[in-house]
Amino acid sequence: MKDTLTQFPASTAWLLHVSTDIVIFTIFDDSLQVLLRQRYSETLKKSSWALPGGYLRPVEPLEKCAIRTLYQQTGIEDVYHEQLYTFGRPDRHPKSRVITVSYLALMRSYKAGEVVQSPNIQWHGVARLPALYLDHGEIVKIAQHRLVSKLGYSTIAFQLAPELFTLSELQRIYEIILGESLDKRNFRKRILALEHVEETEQFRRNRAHRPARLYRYAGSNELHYMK
Amino acid sequence: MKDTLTQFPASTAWLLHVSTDIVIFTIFDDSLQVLLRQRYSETLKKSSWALPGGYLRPVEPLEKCAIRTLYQQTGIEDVYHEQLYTFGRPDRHPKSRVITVSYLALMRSYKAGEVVQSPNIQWHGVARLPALYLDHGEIVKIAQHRLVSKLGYSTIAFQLAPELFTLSELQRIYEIILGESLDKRNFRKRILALEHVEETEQFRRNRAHRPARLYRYAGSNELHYMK
DNA sequence: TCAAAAGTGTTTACAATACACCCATGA
DNA sequence: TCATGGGTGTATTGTAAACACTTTTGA
Repeated sequence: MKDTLTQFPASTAWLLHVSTDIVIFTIFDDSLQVLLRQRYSETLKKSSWALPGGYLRPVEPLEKCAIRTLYQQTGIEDVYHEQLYTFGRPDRHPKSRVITVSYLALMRSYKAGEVVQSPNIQWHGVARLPALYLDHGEIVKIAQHRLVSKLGYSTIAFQLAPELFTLSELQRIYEIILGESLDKRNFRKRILALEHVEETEQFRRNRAHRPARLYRYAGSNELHYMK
Repeated sequence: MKDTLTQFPASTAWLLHVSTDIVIFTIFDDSLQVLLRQRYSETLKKSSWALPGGYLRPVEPLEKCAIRTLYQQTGIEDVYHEQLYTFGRPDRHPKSRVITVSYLALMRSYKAGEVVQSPNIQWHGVARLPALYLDHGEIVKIAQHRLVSKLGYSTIAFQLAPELFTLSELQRIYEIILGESLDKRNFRKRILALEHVEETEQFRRNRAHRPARLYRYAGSNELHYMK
């Protein structure tokens, strides 16, 4: 029963890397999209698609690292995010030991177009992703699972909607994430029963049909939980 | 937009420690208990109570590290556990950078007595904990919060019960964790409606009252989720 | 026979679901 | 005037909550 925390034995100073990886989702083209960057691995001698992310700096909170690397690599800032899970299998990286703390982030759909896409930075529909770098495919799956769960008991979906949105647009967000269609009347009832959902006097006029009323979510960027 | 993941720059090889800490709960004395160890900190020049845990070895999965350090420090093995959250504030340790991956574990009540307690290893009621080492108090709070949530939608409580238990004993587990009393009839209805809960033909005879039927949870050590 | 916990059903309230038609608009 | 999505209400079902008395035992 050795007390290992009271010392910093030499055995703990081996080369160890801590990184963050961020799974950032948005919705367009009627599907859930994740932002990936293409990178060339010297070790694997090939390019592959990976999550935005990078190494933790000596004096930097984990969360800051996730946000910083996302910004550096994609220009994205000010998005909702939360810690997801930490991956640390010794063999997850072929060359050295890399522990990665993953984050889930959501980008409002209308901003997704502002992301400067290039051959190396692209949105990908989660339904058919290429093989991803290391265990990044697994990380995306876990993020997607978290998102689906949280739809059921929190206001996380509002983080994907613009400031003003119609209820049909919001419903579409739910349907795409859940992969099933929802009843329009029941959906509206449920959403309008939520706190922080405010009706506005503005309407969206889309083509040839009745204009849709715009709503606002006034719950700031924090999640709220039901019940 | 620098691709930091393709290299291992020298800046990432600074002295960095990764540890695991494990919040292991059990129930006795009508309250939720957490196992703590007392340790003397050279830096702080004082002893304080801390969670079981220690440094990650070069080739060791995170989960193994949590289990190993728990075993080394307390002799406990074979308990339910899950990853909780990763803490990495740069200032959380006064001397060096320590990222800790925390775990939540549960020990069946009847085994809690088998833990060899000493002046340095003791169960503490969560209701009145001493000041804990670093941010361990915060970790315990988050673990407790996770446990309370999971009571509502999973079979996690069975991990605290013995192989054979009465419904009153199980109810008491729920009540202690939730901090509120539950209706006996509704509780029994809810539990008996669960899959994997099996009635046995055995009874527990306790003092002067009707013997209580014993039940078994046949869902192995995995959690099951409701709905 | 008494104290103490085990065991047992029904009613009520609320939430989730199913379901179909009229409205306002631009082309 | 027609095609298109916007907007609305009620009945039904299922689930959660409230609630009190009888049973069995050991002392």
